[in-house]
Amino acid sequence: MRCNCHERENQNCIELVPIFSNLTKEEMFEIAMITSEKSLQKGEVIYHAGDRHDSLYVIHKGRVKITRFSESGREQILRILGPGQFMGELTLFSKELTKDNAVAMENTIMCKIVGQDVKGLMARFPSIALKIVEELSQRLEKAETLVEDISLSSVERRIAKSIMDMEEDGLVQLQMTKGDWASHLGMSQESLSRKLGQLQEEGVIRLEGHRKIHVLDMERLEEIE
Amino acid sequence: MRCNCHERENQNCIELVPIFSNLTKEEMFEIAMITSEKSLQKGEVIYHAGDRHDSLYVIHKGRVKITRFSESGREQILRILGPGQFMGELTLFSKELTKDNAVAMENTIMCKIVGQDVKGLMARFPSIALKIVEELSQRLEKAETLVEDISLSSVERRIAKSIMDMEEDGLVQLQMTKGDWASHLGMSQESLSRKLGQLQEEGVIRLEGHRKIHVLDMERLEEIE
DNA sequence: AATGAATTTTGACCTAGGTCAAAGCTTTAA
DNA sequence: TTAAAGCTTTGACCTAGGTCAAAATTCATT
Repeated sequence: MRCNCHERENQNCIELVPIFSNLTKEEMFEIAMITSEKSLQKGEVIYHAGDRHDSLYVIHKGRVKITRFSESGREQILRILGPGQFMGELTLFSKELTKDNAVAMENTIMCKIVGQDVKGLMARFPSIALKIVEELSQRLEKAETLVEDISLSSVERRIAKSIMDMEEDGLVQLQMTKGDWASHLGMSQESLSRKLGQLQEEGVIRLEGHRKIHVLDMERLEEIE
Repeated sequence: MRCNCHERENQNCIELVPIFSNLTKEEMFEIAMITSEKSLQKGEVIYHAGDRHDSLYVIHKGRVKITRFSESGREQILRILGPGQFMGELTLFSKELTKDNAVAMENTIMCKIVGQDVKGLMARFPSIALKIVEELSQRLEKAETLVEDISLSSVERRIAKSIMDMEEDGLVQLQMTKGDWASHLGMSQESLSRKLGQLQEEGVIRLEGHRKIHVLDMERLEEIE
């Protein structure tokens, strides 16, 4: 066995990631050889707006938020990435500097693949390209739905939709602070807090601690305009 | 020459389109064989939210708007496509029904490629996949910037940015009605009209007819917050 | 179990930008 | 060149949701 521990870990990382899932063990091993692993503490910055970085980062473990800031410092979370998802693909194909900020929301482990290598992989393994197209399509759909929601739906409706989206058996286990949630929904923390309070008053939900929401009346949640 | 006129036209269409630009003449011809051409009158609908369509449409000539609607009927234009750009890629990779509406803004000619064929092409010609990834990345970047703008910038700033974007030698030649422009900027037509009037008052721009804007003071346009 | 830090909630207040409806312009087509 | 059909502008009015700042919870740590 020439394979050392470090390589093994990377290969593990590769195995977990959907974009490589159609490859054989051998091919995965080959990719593992050109990737490097990176660990981040909660709150650590992966990249900033204005940075020039040229790598694709695939999350192995943890969560990362991708954000933009206004002049005045207000934050809009564009998306939240979990295990198996990747970021940084934009700089691979355009000469522009990134406008995004990426920050670890919890302790996180990522695989890093240098841009040029990614293009090579796509050319050699069509299944990788297909997966990337698939992922980008879904992400585009989400981004456009975010535009739609922020532009056309009331604060209350956005909250209701988001709850229905995250709910499992009548319970929402928030994976982030309410501040981050509000930022992702494109509203102020105060508005979110007030509307949640109101929904609780009305018996539609029950709040428990900072990160649990029990859905008591799904019907009414759906009807919110 | 076995090539009939119809085939020629399609091949033309293929030649014009960036995603096929790295192919040889022979390869383009091959693709032309599996595409069909479609003409649309201004205002004609290509697809609706809720439709199940399974084709990629590449625009040869004309312009198409992709929109979403609120319950109350307000429209948000997500993007406007011109020659060389494509739409409909989303349904190729997900089982969900589309949420978008696509409408021709002027008389338009498109090439239509059936979904399954697109996947085959991507597998056989890596350059096509690469181009599609590139296009999707750019589109994603635009969608995310739209989220940022709508969520974090004032109506006035969005207008200023948009003017600077479209301006050429101090002149903006609008390619759409002001109503459509407002819808793309995520604001009401009235707000757009009022702010443009105000900018004209201030000597920053001069409006001419319905579709021309002269930029008189670029500096001040840049400074708008 | 207590302390301190972080996160949320609440109150008071304010304004950007939406809506509706009427009037004014431009463009198109006859 | 005139009418009709779009578009666009303007006025009056209103409210959803933002801000700031203080108080209250909850959570993490000792």
